[in-house]
Amino acid sequence: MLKLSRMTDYAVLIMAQLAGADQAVAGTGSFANGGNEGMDTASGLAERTGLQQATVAKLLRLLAQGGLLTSQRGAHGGYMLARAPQDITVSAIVTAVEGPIAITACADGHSGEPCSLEILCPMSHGWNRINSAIRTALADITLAEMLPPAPLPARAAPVMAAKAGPGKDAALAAAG
Amino acid sequence: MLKLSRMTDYAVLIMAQLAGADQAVAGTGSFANGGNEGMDTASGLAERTGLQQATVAKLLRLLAQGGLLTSQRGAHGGYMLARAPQDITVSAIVTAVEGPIAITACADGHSGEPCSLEILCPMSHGWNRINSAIRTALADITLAEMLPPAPLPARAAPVMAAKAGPGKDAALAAAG
DNA sequence: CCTAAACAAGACCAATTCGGTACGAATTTA
DNA sequence: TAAATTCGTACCGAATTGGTCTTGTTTAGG
Repeated sequence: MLKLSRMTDYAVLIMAQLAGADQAVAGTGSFANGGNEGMDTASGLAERTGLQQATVAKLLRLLAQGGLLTSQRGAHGGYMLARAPQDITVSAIVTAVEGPIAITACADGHSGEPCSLEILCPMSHGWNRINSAIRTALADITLAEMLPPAPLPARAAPVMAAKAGPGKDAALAAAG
Repeated sequence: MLKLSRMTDYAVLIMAQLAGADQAVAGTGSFANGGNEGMDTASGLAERTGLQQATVAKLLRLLAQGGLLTSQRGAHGGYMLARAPQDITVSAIVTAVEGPIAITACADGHSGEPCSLEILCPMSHGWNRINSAIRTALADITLAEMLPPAPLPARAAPVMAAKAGPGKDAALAAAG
């Protein structure tokens, strides 16, 4: 445990794609939309990451709401990074997708209710120390640092939901 | 999110109780078992923490398997800390209850399977940095540091399942 | 003005995971 | 033998999560 959800993984991947495409714009020059440079559509990103279009769209919206992306509606619309990759922290991405980072329920200032479990409160000052250490760790690394030296593959193995379909769940479960 | 499960919270509380009882042994001298000093039973701990006996028992077994407690079976059996509180890290407790600490699936050396999602692999070196930072944070604080200055209350508010009694039926029966 | 492309928002469903319970077996002491 | 206590596992209900679908809203272009 102590792991963040798969969505966050996807989010970082998508952000990396956005950042990578931004870098590679001079080279490729091929975008889903017309000539809106640096703009990527949900469909295009889904194609390139191998994720489901609807899932990507949901994540993009979340990231835009978190202020990490700017969106342009309408035809020839799309998303682009709101800031340079080195100005986007992993902490910001995690927060945008999963909400505030707090490792325990009873920490970081009980908002409203006294606590879910009062007996745990005596421990809270210890947890708070840990919380801030984790936040620091996540705030200390940026999207730029997450980018691999080589550009991301144009289209990786298709990543579908592990559920539906006649073919059973071969995509995820069969990985091992 | 990014939170650890409630079980881990409970585990730390139980460990603190064990440590606290250990400290207070000279003063009180009252234990559930006969004269087995420093030994606590699951029932006794459940009583003092306000948690359910079965839940406490499960956690104690987990913690013992993780080498944090020593157990003594049979009559007058029980549990006691395997080491001094200042030699037990929060990291060890979390690991015992929740398994290995890794914030993402694709990190910390894929053990066997290549990865759940290959496309995420290019990110793994970044995640590994974050992983180790978090592990450090958790390994850096010990049970002794989690203990509040004042001894824990003998019996806090009863902590039951949040499920509100045996009047519940037929509301969500369709989900079968 | 109408249509197509694209984001916005939220409802909704299915599957997994989690918290908690129950029961039986093994072990130790008296 | 009987009682106390841990050990192990199987199980159930509920909460959370991952993912899909539907219905707007906004913009560009003919």
